[in-house]
Amino acid sequence: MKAAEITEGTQERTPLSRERVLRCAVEIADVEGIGALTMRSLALALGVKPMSLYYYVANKGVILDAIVDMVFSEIELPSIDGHWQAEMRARGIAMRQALRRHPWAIGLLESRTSPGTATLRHHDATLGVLRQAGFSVALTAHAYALLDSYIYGFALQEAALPFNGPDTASEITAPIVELFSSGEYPHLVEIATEHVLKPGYDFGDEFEIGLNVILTALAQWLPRAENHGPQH
Amino acid sequence: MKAAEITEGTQERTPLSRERVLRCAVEIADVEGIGALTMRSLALALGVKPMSLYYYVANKGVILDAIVDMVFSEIELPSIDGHWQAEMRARGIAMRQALRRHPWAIGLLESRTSPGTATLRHHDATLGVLRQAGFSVALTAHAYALLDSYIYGFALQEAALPFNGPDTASEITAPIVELFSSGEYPHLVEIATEHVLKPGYDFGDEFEIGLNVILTALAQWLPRAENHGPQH
DNA sequence: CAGTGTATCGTACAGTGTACGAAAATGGGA
DNA sequence: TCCCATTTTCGTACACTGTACGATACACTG
Repeated sequence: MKAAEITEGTQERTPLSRERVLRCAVEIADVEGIGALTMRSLALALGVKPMSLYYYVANKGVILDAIVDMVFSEIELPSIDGHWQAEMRARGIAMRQALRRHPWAIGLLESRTSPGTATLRHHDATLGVLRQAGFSVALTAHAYALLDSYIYGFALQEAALPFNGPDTASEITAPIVELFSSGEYPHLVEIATEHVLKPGYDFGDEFEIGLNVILTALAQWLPRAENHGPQH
Repeated sequence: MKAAEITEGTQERTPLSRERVLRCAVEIADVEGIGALTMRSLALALGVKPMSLYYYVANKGVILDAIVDMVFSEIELPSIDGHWQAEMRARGIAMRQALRRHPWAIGLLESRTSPGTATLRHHDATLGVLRQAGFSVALTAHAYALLDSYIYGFALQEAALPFNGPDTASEITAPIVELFSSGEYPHLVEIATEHVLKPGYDFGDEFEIGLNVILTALAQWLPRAENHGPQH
């Protein structure tokens, strides 16, 4: 046994790679938040010294760009062969789930403006489905802006909420209720007490409701033959 | 003339205040980006030393919370007396404009989760208009989630775009076109060349299109008497 | 063995938020 | 006027950030 093997100890040293660096970066951001993702914490998690990372990555910025692109790569591409409404619904749901798994990606979208290949592929496939469905170029642009705005915005709201998933711990609701007891904000109180704070409520359920509204409205833009909505 | 006045020099020393600190913080974020907003840069802009800020502000986090709330305070509250569609349209437009003036606020929405009073007032007024229009509590929640998701998401996309406003400098479009010339992304190329890069195109124009689609769709949720949309 | 790329790291520097306590300015009785 | 208590400002220091620059170790060839 050589000395090198001893100093390395029990920890088998996987040889590090750009892949491994980026994967680990996503994991840290998921578990401890994007704020905890530093070059030093990343290196530590990889069992390596900080400066070693710069062999695989020019700077932290490209890590951020790359992990945003990895989020997009988790979203299954819509198929140009399926029905556009079904494909767009599935895409929306998958996209929201991905952004829920990686909420930090939403904030990065605003600051990092150089999309990666997975992002471009995703956009291209989505546009293709809309064009194939019969939307004109202009209507495709309108529809896409509408759909993506909704999806991003919903994910953003979801990320900003203090509660997640069905039911809510009372240690969360109590201070909210107390804050509202001032008498201002009567409508917020109404919505909260009669809807949001009711047992079983899950804000996430609102997503498909709004998505269906949009998809139904978009169907009205199509020529009658392809339009499945209830229209004149 | 006293010595104090001499040492202070030409620069009249407005006596610093929480107001002034926060206003200056917004201005720095607007002009140089949220990344340039540091306690040191803020102090320098105010003609003061960094630690002086902490007399008015507990930490940087409350500055971030407060400037997000200031953005909401710029949005005129919808009136409960107007027609709900007109009020919601005006609110959406005002909100998008505010987020366009202060793009950094979008990213902060994701990370800072304790809303200020202006934010709460805004939400309350909006919910009030929808309730007054005849939407049930549940439908109000659905409508609100849908509208706000769209508005936030649109602002997010707008902030992420490399170009802003009508027309686009060719030094921006050129690398994009080149990137697409690989032959992948055919639909992106189509949308870009036949729509987005056409002279006079402004992505911001997409906003009211989508907003109208949503408002029209929401009208279908109302009882017939109050429903102004084309419905069975 | 020497030599050549590949991969890892030590050290150092400017910049960040802010804890802690000292200093200055201010204002009001005596 | 002096004194003192409050209010307001600041100096210094510390832990932490990204990363520039150059040295080192490693795995191969020849």
